Amino acid sequence: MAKENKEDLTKERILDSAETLFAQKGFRAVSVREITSAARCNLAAVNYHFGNKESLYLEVFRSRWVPRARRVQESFRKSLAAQDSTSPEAVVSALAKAFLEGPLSDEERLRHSQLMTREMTQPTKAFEHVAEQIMQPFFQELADKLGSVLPNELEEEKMLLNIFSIFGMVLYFNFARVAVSRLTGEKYNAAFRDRLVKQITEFSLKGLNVNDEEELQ
Amino acid sequence: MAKENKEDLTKERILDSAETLFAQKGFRAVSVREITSAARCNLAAVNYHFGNKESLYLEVFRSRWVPRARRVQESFRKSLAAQDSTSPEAVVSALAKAFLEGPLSDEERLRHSQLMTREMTQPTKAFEHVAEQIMQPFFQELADKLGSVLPNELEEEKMLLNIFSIFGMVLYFNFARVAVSRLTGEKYNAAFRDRLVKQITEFSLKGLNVNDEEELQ
DNA sequence: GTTTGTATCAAACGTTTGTTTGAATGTCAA
DNA sequence: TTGACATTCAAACAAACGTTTGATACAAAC
Repeated sequence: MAKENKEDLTKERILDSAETLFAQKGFRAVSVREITSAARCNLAAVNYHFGNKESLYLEVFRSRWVPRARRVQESFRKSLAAQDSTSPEAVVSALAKAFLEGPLSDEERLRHSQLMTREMTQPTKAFEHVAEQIMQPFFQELADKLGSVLPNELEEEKMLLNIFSIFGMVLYFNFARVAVSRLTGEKYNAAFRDRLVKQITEFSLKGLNVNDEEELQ
Repeated sequence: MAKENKEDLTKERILDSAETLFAQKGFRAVSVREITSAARCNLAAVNYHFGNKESLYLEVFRSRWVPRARRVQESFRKSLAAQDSTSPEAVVSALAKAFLEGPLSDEERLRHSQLMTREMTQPTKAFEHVAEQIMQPFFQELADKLGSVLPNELEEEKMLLNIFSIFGMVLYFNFARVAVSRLTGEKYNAAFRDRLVKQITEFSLKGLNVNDEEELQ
């Protein structure tokens, strides 16, 4: 091996360009030539390093998407630990901030939610990996944390649906940036992003509040 | 012209298969051969009737997606008119029902929101059409209706963000069916769909409730 | 019967696609 | 220096792609 240690430059550059292009256009709409051209390497490099195009796509999720998702989760936990972690406000606010103002750059956040949205609309082999490794455990963690701080006891399914509602909003405000900007007339910048975090937090908090609840069911 | 009146069978069949396939896989991932094969017609029919593949995609939005969106909106208005239309409950409940239990079949609803999600993540020429003709006016209508029934006065931007929050949830629960079913362990059937309508309605209503609101800003 | 216009068809067009090949280059141990 | 291995490269491969073509069928108009 030439350079086993440190980062293998070509392989890493391919993964970088591949992730960006797959997120922007989707798997089928991106050609191997486009990827290798952006990564400034030879066409055959993809097949040499990853076998084929599909394996490259899966590797993007394994070595890029999943670690990034972990970073976001870690940021959520830290943000929560820093606050008074016994209130629903703290949990929801930490969640919104982790996903809209967390450790990722705006570009990274866009790519991240674009890839996730793609997998949710038409799951590939990558979805199983993502669901098991990231989503399932994180939603469980959220349910536990919220369950321990919410005043009323909630059945598990209801708690999960609440989390989905919040998460749907978070995802939506990330992947539908263009549409939201277009329809509000506001440019997507730091100020508007802050506005969105506030919106998600306030809306979700009220949505979670089960004070005035006495369902008939 | 052979059969000007009635429906032009081949052309309509192409539009049908095209919409289904574009919704499922996206523009680039669907070949013209796949479409014409599903429509049981000759390969050249797409170019004869629509000029090229891209024009066919746009025509799917003009002649299929937009009319269907109008039907959903009409269903919302009727459902609202049938209820006591002076309460926020009525508006939100009518909205959720129109988009999850409205005039569309489950398949139609899935295709519809899949196509919309695609245009929101990576807008094509179709997006301008959709935004101007459908989204912009409908969001305005929602803002007006909600504005007239909500107890407190809301600034326009805040109202729009609230609507986006609700709409994000609606879209999410439609396009992320697979993920939601997988993570809740529930099959997506009529009963679960009812559960989702209830969830969206309750969550949104609380989210909208501005009773206990006294922001500092 | 002839003409005209619409629609469908099999076949072929030139590109682009993902993948393979074999030579060339560089690196390190023997 | 030699041999073995990892990596890069230009070139080529067959298959799939969107699109075009010219022939054919069929109806209505003259």
